[in-house]
Amino acid sequence: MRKEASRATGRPTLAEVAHLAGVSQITASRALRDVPTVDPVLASKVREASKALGYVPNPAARTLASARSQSVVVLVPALSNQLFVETLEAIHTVLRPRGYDVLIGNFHYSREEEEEVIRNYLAIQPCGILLTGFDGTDASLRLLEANKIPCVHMMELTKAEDVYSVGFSQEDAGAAIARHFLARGRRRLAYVAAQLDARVIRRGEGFKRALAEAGVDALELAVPGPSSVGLGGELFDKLLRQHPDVDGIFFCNDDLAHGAIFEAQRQGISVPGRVAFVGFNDLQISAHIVPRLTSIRTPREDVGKHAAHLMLALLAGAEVRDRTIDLGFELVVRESS
Amino acid sequence: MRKEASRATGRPTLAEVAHLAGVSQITASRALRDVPTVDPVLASKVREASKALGYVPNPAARTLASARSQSVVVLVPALSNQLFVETLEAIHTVLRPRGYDVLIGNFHYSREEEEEVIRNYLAIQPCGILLTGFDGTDASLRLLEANKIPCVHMMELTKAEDVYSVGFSQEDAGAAIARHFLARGRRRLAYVAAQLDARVIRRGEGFKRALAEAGVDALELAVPGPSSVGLGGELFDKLLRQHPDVDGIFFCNDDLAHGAIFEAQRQGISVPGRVAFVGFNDLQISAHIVPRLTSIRTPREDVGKHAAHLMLALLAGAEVRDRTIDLGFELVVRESS
DNA sequence: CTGTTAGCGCGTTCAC
DNA sequence: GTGAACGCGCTAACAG
Repeated sequence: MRKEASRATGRPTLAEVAHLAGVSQITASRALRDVPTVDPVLASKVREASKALGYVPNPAARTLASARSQSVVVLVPALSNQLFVETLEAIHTVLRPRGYDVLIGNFHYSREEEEEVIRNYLAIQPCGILLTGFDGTDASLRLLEANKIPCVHMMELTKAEDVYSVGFSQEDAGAAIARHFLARGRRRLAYVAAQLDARVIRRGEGFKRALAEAGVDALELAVPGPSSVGLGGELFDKLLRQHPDVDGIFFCNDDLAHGAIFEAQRQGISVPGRVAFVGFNDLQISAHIVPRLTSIRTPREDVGKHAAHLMLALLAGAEVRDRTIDLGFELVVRESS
Repeated sequence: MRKEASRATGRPTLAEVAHLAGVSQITASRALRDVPTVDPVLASKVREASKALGYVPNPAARTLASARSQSVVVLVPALSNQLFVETLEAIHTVLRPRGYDVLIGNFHYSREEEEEVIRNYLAIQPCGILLTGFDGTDASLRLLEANKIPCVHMMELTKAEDVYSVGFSQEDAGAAIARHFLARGRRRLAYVAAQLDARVIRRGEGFKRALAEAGVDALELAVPGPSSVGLGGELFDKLLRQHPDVDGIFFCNDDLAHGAIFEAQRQGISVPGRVAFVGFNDLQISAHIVPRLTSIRTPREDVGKHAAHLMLALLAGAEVRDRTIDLGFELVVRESS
């Protein structure tokens, strides 16, 4: 009877659901997608039939017919940074249960690679893209616009219209650290940074601006290469040789600060006795290291969660009032400062 | 002319490529998929036409027609553990450029959730699955078998036939640590562990077995919950109260060891003077912490790389001689032991 | 609010 | 070694 079964998936199809429910395929399709213009009675019949058959929609067929997949691409600068992994996981947690596939676009802090990643992922016709920051190439932006793909930017905020963003003010965070140092009576301050992406630069600017407003100059030691614990120690050592009087250092991330703490310990330099340290991101270990590290707790998990929900709203065609979601940050003061 | 363009993607299709190359669609299809039974001359014509048009295959159409997607699912116990992220990244690096989509299946150390994740991902008809470990539920294994999905297991090895695995011997690694302690004259040894998955248990067994062979008993402090830096400090403190004479501790992962190092420092306990520490995985920070942590360097990146290549071979239908790839491990001896 | 028609772009089948 | 025809499972369009 089922002589065609050789090629078929074997799984129940929409046609069978529709047949069982006594409606047409398209009505079944609409009912299962919660299209509002369906008689509630029919809709529930369809849902019952679907359940009875154990129907699972075929995403490939859906994508082919609608020219839009159920995949959301998440563009992150790196996976080596725990930061983005936590955001990614939050996104996953929101999107997967709703039937979306989440695809990682790791662009290794390279905007050219980001553009290439976008171009490649366009083949699967993603239904949405979550981006880190705002500094994609022009070509990237044009690609996304031309393909009418909803975008949500993460980690930073913008005042631009028509742009959806979820994050916090990097500048304000930098400024908060500056004020913290000043309040503690520190005056010989430095910003030590690596992996100089837009956010790292911006938080440094906030730091320096706040200091300048207080009439304090800031030292700066910034290297473009990747950040690491070992590098933190090296940069601290170098800075200390150049400026032995430095009494407060803001490291652009916790990893650098950890390395500096270890280096200080090896050199017998008291933290915060001689020099105070502040990190950024508040990684798990920062609350336990000796001395416990003062840091900015960034809402990376919430960023992912809110960005994902915002994307859901856009995908549903909902009216979004707040295009900008400011999740803030928290200065966690501990022993190191 | 193109009045139907409304629904079409606008992108060039296989039919256009075939037309330009002067062959039938199916020949173009075969040529682009490197099916061997195609005249090399025609094949190159097709490739030229494809390039000329900027043709990009439509994955959804391919999936629908072949009932198999270009997606590989990677099942990991957690993303909070940097370990698996590095493996995942390596897999990504191999598979993405070859046109595969990599989907994360985070099962949060729950085998039931793993089964559910598999069941959910089956809807997209993945062409392959990479698993962490061997202890999936029976139902999981049956699902994968019934759907004829190629599987590669990571992180552990097995002697079972018909099973592909890439990793190293957890037991041998544990045993190596035991021998290291013994060689250093330590005799009052303990295994401290959390997040008791199969691999954590196995490396503990290797540790204890090697000690037993040397006539040494092992203390053990194992808790089922998630691992963390803070927990490492707590467990160390607890163990020390119960057994003040302990002189060597093997922590099932570096995070626990880090926490213990900080706790020891706070209590003024000398490491390795009074008690030696060894961790597992050799995270980046372990080479810098004070004292630098002795640890087992696990080949997690290579595991991902080799697992991905093994999967590629299986997908290509190639003959695979070595179903088991042992990547080994390295005991990195540092100051803490 | 519902149904009919007509594909979406590709790979499988089976002839040649 | 190559091709014609068909169908994968679903949704967009438009009419009713």
